[in-house]
Amino acid sequence: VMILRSRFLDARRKRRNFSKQASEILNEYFYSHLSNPYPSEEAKEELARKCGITVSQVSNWFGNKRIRYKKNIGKAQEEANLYAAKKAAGASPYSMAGPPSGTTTPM
Amino acid sequence: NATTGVGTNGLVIGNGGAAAVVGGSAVGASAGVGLSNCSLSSTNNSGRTNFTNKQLTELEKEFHFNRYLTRARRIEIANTLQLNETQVKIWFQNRRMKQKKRVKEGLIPADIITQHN
DNA sequence: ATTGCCGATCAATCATAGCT
DNA sequence: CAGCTATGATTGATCGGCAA
Repeated sequence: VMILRSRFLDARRKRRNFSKQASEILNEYFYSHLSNPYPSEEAKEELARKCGITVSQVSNWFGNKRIRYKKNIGKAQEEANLYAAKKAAGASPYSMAGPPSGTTTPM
Repeated sequence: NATTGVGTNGLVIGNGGAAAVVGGSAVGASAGVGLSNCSLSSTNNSGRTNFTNKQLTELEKEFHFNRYLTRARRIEIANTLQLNETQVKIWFQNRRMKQKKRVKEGLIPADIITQHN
């Protein structure tokens, strides 16, 4: 912790939350690809462009999202699921990656 | 679906939570670590090793000297820093990836010597 | 067959942003 | 303003694939 605020140099951690729209795009992709939430390099680049962030940030986002999604299954996560179901209806060009149904609990 | 199995879906749910065998120099955990200049590293409850500043400083220094290690050099460093050869090897791999990432992001490639491609 | 590296990911943690 | 949660970033270590 105090192990020397050498992290002092990691001032880059002065993060700024992504825009509401960016989060919208990322979540939309994530939930519409729950069966395989691992965007390809190309997909990441496209998401990065649309969100106005870097590819690394897209990777970080998915990394955090996947882990945090797992640590919740059963909570508001399912609620956030209807997020995609609703959105995917007519707003995104993303393929529904048709996860039949039980997409809420990838066990 | 067994331990660490990947279901039909993408996310790996179960986790065979095996304990990592960090042979090197596991030292009594954090506790009253009020200082920042320990000589030995400590391992987390989860097995993740917490390198000390000294170790990181040395590794960093070595990295700038050479981005890649020779077996001999690796052994020497591992010995000096009280770490496994594997830990040193892994640190260098991760460090190289970090460097690559920085260059990619257009940020400080730092040293430019022996920088091919 | 063995070993190192790469690229991607995991998993835990750090530090701050931001809401209550 | 304090306190707590949400979230982006960092990093030691793992996994599959590939090359020497």
